[in-house]
Amino acid sequence: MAATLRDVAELAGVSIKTVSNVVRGYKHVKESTRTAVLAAIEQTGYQPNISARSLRIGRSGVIGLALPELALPYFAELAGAVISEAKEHGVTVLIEQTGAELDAEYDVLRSPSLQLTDGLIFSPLAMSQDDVARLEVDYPLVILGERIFDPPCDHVVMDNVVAARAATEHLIAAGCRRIAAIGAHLGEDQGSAALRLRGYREALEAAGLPYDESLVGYVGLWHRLDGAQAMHEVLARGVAVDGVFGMNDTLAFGALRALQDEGRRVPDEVKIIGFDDLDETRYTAPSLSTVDPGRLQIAQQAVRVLLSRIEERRSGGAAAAPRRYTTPFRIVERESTRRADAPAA
Amino acid sequence: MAATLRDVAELAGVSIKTVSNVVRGYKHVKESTRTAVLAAIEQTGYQPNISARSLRIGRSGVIGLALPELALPYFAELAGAVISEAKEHGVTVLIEQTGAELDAEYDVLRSPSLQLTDGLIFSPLAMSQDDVARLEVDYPLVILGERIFDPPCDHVVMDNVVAARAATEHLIAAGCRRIAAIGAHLGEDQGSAALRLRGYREALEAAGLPYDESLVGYVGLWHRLDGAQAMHEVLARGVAVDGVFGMNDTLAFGALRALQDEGRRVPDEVKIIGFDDLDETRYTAPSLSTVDPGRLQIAQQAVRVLLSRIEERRSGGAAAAPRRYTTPFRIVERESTRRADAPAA
DNA sequence: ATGAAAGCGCTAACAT
DNA sequence: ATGTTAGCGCTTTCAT
Repeated sequence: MAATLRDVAELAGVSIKTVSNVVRGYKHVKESTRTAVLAAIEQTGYQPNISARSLRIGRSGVIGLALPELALPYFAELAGAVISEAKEHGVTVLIEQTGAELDAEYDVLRSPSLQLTDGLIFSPLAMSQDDVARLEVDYPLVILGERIFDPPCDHVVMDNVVAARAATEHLIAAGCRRIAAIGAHLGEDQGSAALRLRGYREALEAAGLPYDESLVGYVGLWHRLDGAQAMHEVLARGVAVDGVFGMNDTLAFGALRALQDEGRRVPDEVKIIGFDDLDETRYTAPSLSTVDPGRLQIAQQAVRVLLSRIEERRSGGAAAAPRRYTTPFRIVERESTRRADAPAA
Repeated sequence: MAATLRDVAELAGVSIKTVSNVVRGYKHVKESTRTAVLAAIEQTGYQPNISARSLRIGRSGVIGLALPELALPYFAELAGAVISEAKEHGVTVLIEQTGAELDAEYDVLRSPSLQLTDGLIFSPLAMSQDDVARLEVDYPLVILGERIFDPPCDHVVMDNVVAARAATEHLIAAGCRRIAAIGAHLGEDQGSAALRLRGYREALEAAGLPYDESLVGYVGLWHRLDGAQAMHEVLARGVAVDGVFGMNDTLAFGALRALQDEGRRVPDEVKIIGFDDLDETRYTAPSLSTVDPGRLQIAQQAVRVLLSRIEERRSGGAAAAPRRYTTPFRIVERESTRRADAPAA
């Protein structure tokens, strides 16, 4: 079986305390002792038992990440960034998928598997402001996204309203006047869909353009198929459309496909912008303009905030008040919103 | 602080053993006792300490999953499937990214974070047959993919040669005679690229078509951009091309884009098939024919095999010999290989 | 600079 | 059916 401190100690002819000191890089160890211990560690192939250490010190070096679904590219890229950032700090990541189900989101907050986790980064999709009380947990928790506004925990967000407004203004600046919004959720007044719709409306208003319900495409989920269907629905209404704001890239890909299927030339007749800056946006035909939501920064910020909370708790300091961190976004212009008179890429 | 067995026991007026029995669903507990204990658990908010349990029983209920990168859609979807399957079995998943770096792949096999893991599912991308000895580890290990052929551990694979051959035969059946292969790795004779190239050659040979080096597009990685560049290179050679076998969907997306950029009509002038059945294949224009590699089945099989190895080890049974599990694939025909005379989708 | 020993919370063998 | 108790491997006082 795996070697323990005791095995190493015996082999090196010292006490387990000394081995422990060497393993943990304690300074005051005689050089000769250290060498002997290191040799014994090498020889036995000793690796510390994380469960035992974790039981003893109350931390495991593992953080949880709860998100809707890894098959959604946005979350896959986010998870990759979280894992990379965690690794920088010597921490590993345990992933839970909630499938965007409300019950699963409740469950994940009390999941027994989180017991061996030092804290959680949580990206809710079904929970809303009403559920804010559920976020009062007794472990460090960082939530992502703007579904909940004053959570009793740290919060890393990108400003959806401002970003959606900027995306819509980008279309307006490109000459669009009849801009469809694809991806709205019926009856929702919180969450990304509602916020991005609000940003869209603000941009229209600021430009003196009317808000026209017949230009809004409602969907269930933000999958490609939903984008395609919603786009077809809007076009079927027979209204004029010369621009499309897709509330995420995946919806926009579907909408782009629908436009092309119906013979609309993009960007000549209709311009379209998405949201997320998925890798894929670079490779569609035409390539998709989008909003870069600063995924990397969100991931880095979330990990750092979580780890500092964990450290704060370890050192027994008084808990600082929950903070909200807003990360920057960026409009990325690609072919799908290029003006006819603009130079090619 | 968090409640322990002792707290619950005290409150319920029983011993910790009884509480433990209730928690673990032991049958022989008096109904009234069980009720009292459950009430005490409810009241204290008791949750078992996984580290302690894990230390005691030697298992944590966590498995590791090591893969190149979550940002690659294939691996994101695979990881999602592994997590879902693991959850079915009450197990959680800790993910490590290797970035397809050889050193990182070596490291992951000895990573300290695996210490709290009961076993590992590993999808190597840089390791080769030469590294087979490194897979002799003292914990349950299941490897995925065909980079290594007779590993000293269980192995879940899809038959790349046969699948690539089937994909190429699909193009041939659709009338293609000048079929480019996009995604070869120079000098590689193991790994997916080499295997898929072999399947491609076998199909040509079986159909009596010549193998023409000028139709092979070499790449560094299997990203979209690589597919586009390789396709441009092949076209630049001025050779006739009426079919393209993309060694994965991502390459095929890039190649598709390149073909369209150069004014080739797909599928009328050139047909193209990819490999992986990413969700995205349904939404490109034209939609992409591909090979469904049975990701879900790979994930399920891998988790089940790993868990049964863990169970085998727990029960102290003699270890059965490592097995190879081959999962089935399926050709998915979409628009990109449709014959002119075939009915539309 | 190093050793002895307590105990983190749990499970399981043994006892009743 | 339930209680007692010995560790699992580690970190950490407290000695020396």
